[in-house]
Amino acid sequence: MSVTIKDIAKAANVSYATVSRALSDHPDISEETKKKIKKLAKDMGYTPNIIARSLITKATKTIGLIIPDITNPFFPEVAQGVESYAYDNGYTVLLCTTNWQIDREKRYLKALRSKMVDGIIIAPAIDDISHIISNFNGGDTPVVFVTYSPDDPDCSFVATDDYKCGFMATEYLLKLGHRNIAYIGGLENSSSDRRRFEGYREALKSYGLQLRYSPMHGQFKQMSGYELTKELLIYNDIPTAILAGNDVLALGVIQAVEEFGLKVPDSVSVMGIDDISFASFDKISLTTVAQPKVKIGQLAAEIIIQKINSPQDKTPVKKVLEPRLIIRRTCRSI
Amino acid sequence: MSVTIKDIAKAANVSYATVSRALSDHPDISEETKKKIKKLAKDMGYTPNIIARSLITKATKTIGLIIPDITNPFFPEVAQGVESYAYDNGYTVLLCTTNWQIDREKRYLKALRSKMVDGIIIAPAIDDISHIISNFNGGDTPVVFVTYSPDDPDCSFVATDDYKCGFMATEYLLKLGHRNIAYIGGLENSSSDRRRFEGYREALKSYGLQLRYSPMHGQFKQMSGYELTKELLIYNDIPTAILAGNDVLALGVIQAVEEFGLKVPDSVSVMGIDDISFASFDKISLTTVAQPKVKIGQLAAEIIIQKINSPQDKTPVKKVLEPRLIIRRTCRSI
DNA sequence: TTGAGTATAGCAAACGTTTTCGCAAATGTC
DNA sequence: GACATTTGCGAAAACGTTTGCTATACTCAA
Repeated sequence: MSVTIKDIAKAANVSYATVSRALSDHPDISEETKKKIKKLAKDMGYTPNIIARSLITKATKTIGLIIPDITNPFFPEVAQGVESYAYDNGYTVLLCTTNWQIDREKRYLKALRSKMVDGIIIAPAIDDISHIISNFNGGDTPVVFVTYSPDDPDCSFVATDDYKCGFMATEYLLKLGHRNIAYIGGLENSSSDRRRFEGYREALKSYGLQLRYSPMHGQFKQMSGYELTKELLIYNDIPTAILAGNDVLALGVIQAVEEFGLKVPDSVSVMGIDDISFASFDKISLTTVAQPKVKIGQLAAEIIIQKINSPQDKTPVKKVLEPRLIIRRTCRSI
Repeated sequence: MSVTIKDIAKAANVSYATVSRALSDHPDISEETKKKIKKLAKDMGYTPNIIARSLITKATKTIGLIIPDITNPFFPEVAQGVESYAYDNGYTVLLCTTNWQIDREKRYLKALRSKMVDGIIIAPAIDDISHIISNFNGGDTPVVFVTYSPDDPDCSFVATDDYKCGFMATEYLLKLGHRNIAYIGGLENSSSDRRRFEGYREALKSYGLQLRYSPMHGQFKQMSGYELTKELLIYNDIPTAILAGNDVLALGVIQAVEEFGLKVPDSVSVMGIDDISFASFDKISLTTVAQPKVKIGQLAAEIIIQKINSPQDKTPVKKVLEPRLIIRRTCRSI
């Protein structure tokens, strides 16, 4: 039984239209009345019912954020970016994690539509995003992709250049003198993994090298990096360097390599991609390619809010951010 | 211009009450009509407007989650716990991070009330929670605290026993033979930090020891642990062991200790509290006291949903979870 | 045939706002 | 002092649902 505008109206002996206007500082209302009503509202402990407001204004002031895995330290940082920008602009964010499952993604998409979020920021679980497009091509709700650059030219997104990430990392390894470089990937149908792998392959090619190790895929989890590496090391042809699809994987790779009795970087160099915060921890000192994680989130939030504010402008905005090589101590020259 | 119940009613040539009932499988509607209407709804791409529904049912099927810092790997895990439980029960969660700032906490609390969330799970930024209580003592919206056990006997919460965390950790160190044990804390007015510190002090006392090092406080950040430790090491009286208020701090502590030229654990043992996922990484192998993080989130979600479902039952439910000592390799006996 | 009972479906109010339109009183203009 | 303009406010519709009550048309027993 919370206090509504009508209660205030009754108490102030005015119509509830007046209360509504007074509270939103409408110029039609006299200063005196405004003051009176505002005081009353405060005293009575009034909180506007945004649900009711949304019904008529068709704006919920909330944006949906769909990410695969909040447990991978990469995502909290982008979440942080969107949340803080959203907060500063009066929006709140609905957190949805898909656990890389497309059916969860679909269900959340539906739920967000039902909940009338004003916009959606999504890091898609897999490469195929047709279900997202189709869910929103009616298109009153703006969508921006993060960590993913869709082929569809009409989609807005902000992502770092994954191809370049893979390329840069591999190139660095090549420059260090490595020729036997393996790639340990995450989810096979993840687009960023695919592009990183592409970059890796092209870098090899640019040095006249063929793929020597068949690409390995699992999940974007430390455990997966660990297991895939174990598997990799079974064979005699041990690489001098391993590029992991991301930092979390790289941690697993290191663990497996050292458990195998090899030293990092002495015997095998290991590189990650992402630059999660623990990569810089001295005991780890993971050489990696950094993505501007918080910035990705911030930009995405900025774009989505701008899109919300000018719904007529349907032109997609695309931001591709530059990765940055971070040299630490898990790679050595040979 | 999305399709509404009225559109379907028009198309089906029935009243919109019928449509509403058909879609919610009300027994009053014939199977035939239901089938027809459901098909129509699907074909027309109908998505219920939950906003409108909420206005009348007074349930938004969303719960607010307020945490201090999504960037500290501790919190994503509890977030994960609540989110997945919520998802399974048809709820979605509104993510609010306060960055340990009480004014953000207040503003979010207000926003959540406005947005009519059905319940709130909150890890308070600081010890004083009067603003939370006062905001919700009207009390139709259930609140459960996590990571925090309020003094107020009417509050529901789920938390691990922070006092015991501190005690256990310190006791372990004492058993290893350490007598000069320093404590590096986080936020000074954080209740969990305070209780952990209490546990630490009591453990010392149980061994007949006084506080030897004045308690140090900063933030719950790696950098803070690093800086405080640097400061601690300035003095001649270097401890043989350092207990950090949490794992993230501990990482900073280790960094500072080693940078100072001391070995962990050879010269100084370091302990954390929380057992964040990276603590188990081989290169770190942080000895710590584990909290069941995901479980905390899950339980909190379970409790809040149960409370939402039986609003008449106001009895607080309190879960205090047991910490678990995790012995790894940053502590040695002396 | 009548009356009660049951299966379906419609009417209209309600949820708490915002907003369009209109109207009366106050003020300004000559 | 007559008219136009401004100021301040109220009436009521609208947003998209759900739901209590009512209404119709059957069925079936007496």
